[in-house]
Amino acid sequence: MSTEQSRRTPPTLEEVAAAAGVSRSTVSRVVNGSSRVSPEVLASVTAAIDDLRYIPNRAARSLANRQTMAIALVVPEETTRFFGDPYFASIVHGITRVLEPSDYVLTLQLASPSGPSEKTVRYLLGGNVDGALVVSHHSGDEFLSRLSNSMPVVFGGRPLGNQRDRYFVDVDNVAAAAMGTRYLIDLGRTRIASISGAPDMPAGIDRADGWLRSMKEAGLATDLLAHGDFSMASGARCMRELLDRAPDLDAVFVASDLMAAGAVSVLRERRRTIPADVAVVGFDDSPAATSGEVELTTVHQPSVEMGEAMAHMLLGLLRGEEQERVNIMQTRMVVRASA
Amino acid sequence: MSTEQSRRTPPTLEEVAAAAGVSRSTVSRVVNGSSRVSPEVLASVTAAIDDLRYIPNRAARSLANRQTMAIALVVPEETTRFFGDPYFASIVHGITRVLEPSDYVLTLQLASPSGPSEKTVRYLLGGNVDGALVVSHHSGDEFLSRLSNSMPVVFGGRPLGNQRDRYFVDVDNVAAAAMGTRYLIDLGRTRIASISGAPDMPAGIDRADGWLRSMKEAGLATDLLAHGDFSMASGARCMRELLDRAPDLDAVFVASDLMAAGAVSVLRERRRTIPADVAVVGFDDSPAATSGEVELTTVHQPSVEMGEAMAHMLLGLLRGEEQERVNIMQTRMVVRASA
DNA sequence: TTGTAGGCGTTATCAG
DNA sequence: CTGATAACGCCTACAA
Repeated sequence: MSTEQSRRTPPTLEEVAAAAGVSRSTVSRVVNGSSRVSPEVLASVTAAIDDLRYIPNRAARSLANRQTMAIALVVPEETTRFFGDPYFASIVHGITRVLEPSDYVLTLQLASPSGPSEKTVRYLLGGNVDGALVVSHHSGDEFLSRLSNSMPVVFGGRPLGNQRDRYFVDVDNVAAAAMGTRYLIDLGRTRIASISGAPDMPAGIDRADGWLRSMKEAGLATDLLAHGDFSMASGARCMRELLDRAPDLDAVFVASDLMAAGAVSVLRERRRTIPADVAVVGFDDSPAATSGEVELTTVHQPSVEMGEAMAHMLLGLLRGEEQERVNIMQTRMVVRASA
Repeated sequence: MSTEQSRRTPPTLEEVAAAAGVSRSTVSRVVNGSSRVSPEVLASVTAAIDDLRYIPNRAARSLANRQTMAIALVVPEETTRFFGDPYFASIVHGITRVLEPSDYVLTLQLASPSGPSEKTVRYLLGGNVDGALVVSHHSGDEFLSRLSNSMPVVFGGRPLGNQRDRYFVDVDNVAAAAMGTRYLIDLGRTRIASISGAPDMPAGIDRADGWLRSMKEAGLATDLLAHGDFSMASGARCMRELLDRAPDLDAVFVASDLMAAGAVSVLRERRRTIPADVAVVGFDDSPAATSGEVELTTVHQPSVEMGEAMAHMLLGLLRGEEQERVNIMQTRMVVRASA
């Protein structure tokens, strides 16, 4: 028996037409579900299609009607971070959930935080996708902002820079972080530190601002701020730094659950009991909040729903419908064991 | 100022040709780097290309030369598992690393373990990709196996079912698991349990076999086997079950680090010290091995390199080169704190 | 070295 | 309701 694999060229519209004894146009109508076709013709064409296992060629279709039926998922992050943070998993989950029943497919574009590669740019601009979903956005890549000039784009999280004409779904990070911090204040804590996220991302900046706001309102010292980058390792590093600087701290507001997990392990390593000695509040309410050593009290943001909202927004745009440019979703405290 | 975004149709070969005062063929030659073109013409064409910001239309190109320059990454897993297990992150990391400098783009197809959706099938068979990379494979989806009849396909992990003509990269899971188990035996442990992976996946089956083999060779009882599914939750569940059944167990070989992390948290919850009371050996040596409560001693498999190997194999196939059908990579013990 | 012409598989516009 | 007949943007013999 031969190990060669026979690969025949797939059947075309033309062949189906011949088999069914009609014209290409008619087959095309059937394939695209046009109502204007007689029952018997429809039957014979359908039979021919099944028979030949005909599947329309996308390239040809795209060329003819200028639609690719593909959506780009642009991720301006290193692979490790993208896969390492459950927050992204939730977003993507939401996106795929709404795209699944649609006719669109998702293509993955892993870019780097500093900006997409030449190849990615060409891909995005080369008419390969009808629209794009950008999850996470760092300052410094103007390209993604300009991308909106070429096709509908929806951002996950407020994009940096010029925001008019930008579509995005987000939460009110300042208010949410202020809420998380206030929770600690209401607990009676007074030496409250914070570990912030990447300083080149809106979520990083805004959550730090929220902490600052609540601290000031309560008349508490705002010296204990350490800058992380949303990774677990950075959470651990910042916690060490803060503990060294202020052994007396009694609480910490952390801008992501993943960083909080890192912080928690350092706290335990340093023999602080949680929450008695140090109370910890995280952010996201991602799986990372409940899979660590201590169940995290955290600020919940509806990540899956945010992914769904992004996809819905883009689908609407693709249908040519008017859309609200901004969708700010609700957050809430989820109280568990860490505070 | 209008909020409408002006989207002009992108320039075509034709327009570039007009701008440069040559024919379409000549521009095509320049774009595709043909040597047969005079320096001055090349210069003017290049100028026109830059000038108009010309980017070739992929659909048209695909239609003309029957190549899409796209590769499908097929993931027969639920989104949560795909994103939840760092093992996949490493594989994808390796894949993207070698595809990055190539001309191919990656499209993501999240299927379900029981088989891809109608849409995914049509996508894969509709001439949208030149080849496919399948990471993880469950029994029950014959489609993926048949996919090899339509295009080059490389599997991550030995595919189930008929394997001739199948290309894949893997490790020797039986031998690797036997090694991990033997390590525990050599430590002097005698009541060694095992938590296996999904029973419908080769990796799940083979690693259980490896444990069995070493146990039998050592003349130890093989009654302590619990069936997990590679998730952390299942690791915890199995550990509880095993502990209930055999409170005297003194070691456990777990088929993945993520499950081992789940097992570890249960062991600590039950006041077993690790490794004194119970030694734990994991599998993968993924980030999950070092990000938990206890640094895991584990069987290392070169996940990133496996991803790279998969991509290289597929690229070779796409170039029409002969390839070894099977690439079995090396594993080794990595000793840390858990055993 | 360069241009001409035909074709890739579909859709869309018109007649009939 | 159905069938020609042009596009769609690019590649590739083939001819000049």
